[in-house]
This record gives sequence, C-alpha cells and structure tokens, in this order.
Amino acid sequence: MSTAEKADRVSRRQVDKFEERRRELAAAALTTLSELGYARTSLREIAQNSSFSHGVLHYYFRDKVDVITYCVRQYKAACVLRYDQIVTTADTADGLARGFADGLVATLVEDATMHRLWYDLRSQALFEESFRADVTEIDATLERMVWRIVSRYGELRGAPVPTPSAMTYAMFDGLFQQALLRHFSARPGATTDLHASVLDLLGRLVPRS
Amino acid sequence: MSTAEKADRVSRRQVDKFEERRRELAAAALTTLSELGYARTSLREIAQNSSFSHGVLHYYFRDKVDVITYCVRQYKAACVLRYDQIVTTADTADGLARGFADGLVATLVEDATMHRLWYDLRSQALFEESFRADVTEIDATLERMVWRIVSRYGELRGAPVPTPSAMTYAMFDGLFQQALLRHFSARPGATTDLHASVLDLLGRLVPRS
DNA sequence: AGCGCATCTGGACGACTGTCAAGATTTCGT
DNA sequence: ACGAAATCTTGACAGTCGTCCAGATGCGCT
Repeated sequence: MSTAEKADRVSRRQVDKFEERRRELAAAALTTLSELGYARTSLREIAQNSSFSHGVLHYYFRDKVDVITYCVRQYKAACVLRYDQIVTTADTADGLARGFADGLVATLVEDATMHRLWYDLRSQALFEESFRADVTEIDATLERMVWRIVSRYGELRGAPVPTPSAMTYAMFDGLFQQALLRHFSARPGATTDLHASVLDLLGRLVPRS
Repeated sequence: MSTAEKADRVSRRQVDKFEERRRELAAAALTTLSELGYARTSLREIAQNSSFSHGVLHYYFRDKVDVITYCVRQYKAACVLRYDQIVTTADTADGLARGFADGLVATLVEDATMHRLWYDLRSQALFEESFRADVTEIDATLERMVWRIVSRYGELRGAPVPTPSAMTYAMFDGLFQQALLRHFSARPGATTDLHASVLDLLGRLVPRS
C-alpha cells in the first residue's frame, strides 16, 4: 500500500466522521428548533440537547446560519420519508384517498412539532434571503409529493386532474396548516375535520364522470 | 361644575391621550415587525421607528408581550379594513369574482410586508401559548371575511355553497401564502397565478347548474 | 511509548437584550 | 405664574447572545 493510498484512506475516514458529527449536531438542533421555534433557539441550547459543549458548534459549522441551513436540508430528507410512507400501494381510488387522509392525520399528531418548525422556517424565509432557496426547494419537493398522490388518484378514477400542481399543493397545505393550528390550540375536531376536508378536496379535483 | 365632574373630564382626556400614544407606539412596532420579523425585533428598534426613546415603551406597556399583543390587535383592525375594501358592491357573480381576485393580487403586492408579518405571528402562535388566542381570533375574522364573499358569490350564482367555511378559508389562505412566498422570491407569475387560481377555486366551490 | 493531529472544553469578549428607576422635562388646572 | 402631576430621557442592571481561542483531551500511527 503506497503512502498516497494510506493518506487517502485516513482522510476519507476523517471526512466520514466529520459528516457524522455534523448530522448528529444537526439532529440536536432540529429537536431544539422544533421545541422552541426559530426565534428562541440559541447555539448553547442546541449544544445542551447534544452530548457536546457549545464551543464545538463552531468547529463543525461556520456560524449560526450554517447550522440552521444544514438543519433545514436534513429536515427535508425526513420530510420526504414521512410523506413517502403515507401512500405506498393502493389499487383503488377510494383506498388511496383514505390512505392519504389517514397519513396526513397521523403525521399531524405524531410530527406536530416538526411541522410547526417547517411553517416557522418558511415564514423566516419571507424575511431572510439566505433561507429562501432551501425553503423553496423543500416546498417544491412537497409539491411533487402531493402531486404524485393526486395524479395517481386521478389515474385510478380514470380521469386526468385538470388542476395545476402548484395550486393543488397550496390548497392541501392550507388545510393542513389550519388543522395544525387547531391541534395546538387543543380545539376539538382538528383531526376529523382534516380527514373530511382532504377527502372532500380530493373528490373535487377530479371531474365527475 | 362639581369637583367630581372636573376630575372625570380630566381623567377621561388623559385616558384618551394614553390610548393615542399606545396606538402611535403600536404603529411603530408594526412597521418594525413587518420589516424585521418577530425574531429580530427589539424594543429599542421599535422606539427608533417612533419619535420616542426606548424607555417610554415601559410607560405605556407592561412588557414586550404586551406590546406585541396590542400590535396584533391593531393589526387585525387594519386587516379587516383591507379585506373589506376588496369587494364593496358587485351585482354579478363574475364581477364579484374578478373584484375578489383583483383585490387579493393588489394587497399581495401593496401590503406584502404586513402579510409576511401575519404568517410569522401565526407561526409564533404554534410555539407561544400567549399569542394563540389573539391569532385564533384574527384567523376567525379573516375566515368570516372570506366566507362573506364566497357565500355572496354563491347567492349571485343562484346556488348555495356546500363547502364548510373553515375549509374554504384554508384553501384560499394556502393559495395566498404560496403566492406571497413566490412574490418575495421574485419568481415570475406570482400575481397572475394567484389571480387565475382564485377564480378557479371560486368556480369550483359552487356546483355547476 | 511517544509523537502529531483531530477533537473537544470552558471561559472570555463585546454586543445586544428586556427591564427598571431616578431624574429632567413638559403639560395643565388653578 | 406657580406647583403638581403626567410624560419622557437617560443610564444602569443582569442576562443572553454569537463568536473566538488557548489549552485540555483523545486517538491513531510509527
């Protein structure tokens, strides 16, 4: 083994460990953000949610924006996983519709804090230019996710969906966001209303045969 | 004039002036919030946007939460005004629909910073219990506003709107929010797409005759 | 074993925050 | 015009923030 090969192996292992730590810290940052929100999250608080001290954050990240940005990117991956498992296989239109509605209700309750973080960060993107690109990209991913389900639903119903993808996503997002606010307000009917309105909207998107 | 009457007049005038100052400071706070967002707004920054020094804020408000809460309430009044002027009188369904779409596009552009503040505060309400009641109340007001227009639209079309009020509001809000993000991202088509999708959704809400 | 580098700690820094109070200034009825 | 009450300014306070760094600790290689 040449010295060059050895050096390569060493640096590769170091890079791997480096990336692993970054992910670990980003996970701690993510839970902190989802609990406190963007406005109240500090680097020291993030470090306390990890097994390290606050100084290490500047060893793995340039500054606070770098931490948050990396977080958001990691959040996106979790998002896609969450949405992808909503509907795996459904052979009937009604089955797909029920699976979609059930999945949204489930993630509304189980991942409530993560969802509120998403809406918080999307609002921050309206103020801070630096977040905008990442937020827009995540939004596009979510839009594609919704569109995959809706267009498959139209397929199963035997009719193409005449609604633009962006509009479709926006409406479902509106429904979900209102349900989330109701959920945190502990007002009753948040989950059942979301379920019903998702089915309702889904039915409207495909023209009656 | 008795001494009691005199004292009453004096205290009444003082209360008026007191309230006037509160409104003045709240206005400064609102412009600051709409420019910087909740996370980056400080009391000193608010005072700099007014003609007073930072200390006076604690003369007119208990603490920071009191300032923000009062702000939000004042914001609500502005909201209602803005939405109310969208559609004053329309005698045809198509006229009402066009007026609604035009109004939303206009306020999207003109009051963009205020709208992003609203979404920011609504996100904060998902984290901070103290904002929740006010945010929910404003949301209900906006819902009623949208419902007034939509139900009137159904009336003009000669058919009742079978969609629940909450669901209707949520979908329009979703459309508007996405348009706002696109507007700040300077992506093209934000206004035209909003206009088209509002007309589209409005048409879908009322069953074909 | 001992060297060298990666990793991590804990404290220090200046800037900023919300809050408060003492005193200066203005307002206003008499 | 005088005095009291309302109003406003200014500076201070105890914290917290992001950032940085000197030094401790750990680990892998020869």
